[in-house]
Amino acid sequence: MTDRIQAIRGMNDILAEQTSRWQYLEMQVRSVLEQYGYQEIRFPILEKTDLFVHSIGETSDIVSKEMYSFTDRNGDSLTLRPEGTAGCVRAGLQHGLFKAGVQRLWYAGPMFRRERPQKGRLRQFHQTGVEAFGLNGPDIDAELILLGSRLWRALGLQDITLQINSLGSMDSRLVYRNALVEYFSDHKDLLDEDSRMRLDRNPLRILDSKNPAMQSLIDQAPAMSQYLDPESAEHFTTLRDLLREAGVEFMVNSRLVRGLDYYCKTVFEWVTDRLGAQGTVCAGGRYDGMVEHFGGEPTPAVGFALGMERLLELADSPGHEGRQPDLYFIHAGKGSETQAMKLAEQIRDAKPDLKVILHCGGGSMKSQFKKADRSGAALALILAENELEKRTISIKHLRVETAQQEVSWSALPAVLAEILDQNNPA
RNA sequence: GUGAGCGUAGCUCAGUUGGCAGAGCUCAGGAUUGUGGAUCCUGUGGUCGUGGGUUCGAGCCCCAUCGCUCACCCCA
Repeated sequence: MTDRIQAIRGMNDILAEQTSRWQYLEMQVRSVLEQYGYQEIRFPILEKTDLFVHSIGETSDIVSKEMYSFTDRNGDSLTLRPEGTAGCVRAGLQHGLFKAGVQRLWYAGPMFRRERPQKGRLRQFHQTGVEAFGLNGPDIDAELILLGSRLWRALGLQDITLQINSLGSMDSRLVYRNALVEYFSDHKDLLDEDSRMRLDRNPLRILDSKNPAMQSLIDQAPAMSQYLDPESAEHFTTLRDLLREAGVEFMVNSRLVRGLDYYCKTVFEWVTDRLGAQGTVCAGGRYDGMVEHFGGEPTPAVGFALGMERLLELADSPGHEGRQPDLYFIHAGKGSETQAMKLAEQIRDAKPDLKVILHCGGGSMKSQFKKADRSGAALALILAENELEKRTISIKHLRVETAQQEVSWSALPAVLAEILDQNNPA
């Protein structure tokens, strides 16, 4: 206990008890993504530090204080990915994917940010990312939102609401930024310490300050919607129309800014109030400039990321425990062990769908039965002296009141199939 | 990085004004030698997070430190 090595803070083990819930969630996510024709892509967890600095932005919190970076033996600075979009773009560029037309891609895996852990926030956490490249219209923005909406339905989630906003083109965003700086500079005496810091680094972020003392100042600040360029405004209007037509409820939140520098035009967040302070389950937006920024052809792009731990906490539905074993194979007496192992292998050959636990470690019949029961198995198979001599095996039902039966080794697969089919008509 | 709360068995937690460290669950064994679950009995398991201090005596009081949790910040 004293100085045993422990996991790194904020990097949790997911134990066997939990993995079936993860698998269920991952399966649901994957099947919805496939419904929409998205394809899985896999890329490294480690990338050159510059990739993240130049996409997420030097002034962002992620880059300025949250990355796990280190110097490789050859002097390169490498970083554990804090998000997936940058790596996805890099991989797409490196393999010429964006020259081959529209790409609908997804990926899943761990991300790393060195923050103070709290509810819904870890240093190693898992995201599923969805990205669409090569489409600049609001239709694809709407598709991504509908995809999310369908996923909540598939998971039976109710308490998630959608917030959307438009940040405009990079140019109009710059104009707005200047207007904001001017406004807040005029009221510098009313700004809190954090906001003063943000004034020159990232003024848009002042807008989503939670400090109640700042609310009236923020309420009277210039609104982004006044500064949208005509194209962005039309894009946003059409998106809202599409969502209304599709029956997706949403709220326009003009203070929705997002912390990564690369976003433009559409941004959105799916939020819940059931998760404590970290209520964002899924968020994303458009990043039309990134591919070009990294030296590719101008390629519009939109995407979002799902926080899997947060989603898991919301979808706390029981009943997705791992499947119980079908058979627990008990054996006792001289020579039974080798024969039991052979028979168990034969059963696995003949009936690959069955989950068969062969008792290991010896012990009395009584203790073996106890373990059979605890394993949750439907049937116990028994091979002891009597059976061994007669070349038979006894089958005992552990969950239903049915007489124990004895069958020959050769008849075993067929009998098992019959019994288990009756138990699970499905 | 800042603040608050909490650290006693594998897990959940008791522990009185400072006086021999406990329970339930889990795990292992047993209650007529080849039969589980219910009940009963027994056992394993602890440097009370760590280090100092006060005291005849500290799980309890004081200081420091580490860890966990929640919140701020920020984000999925």
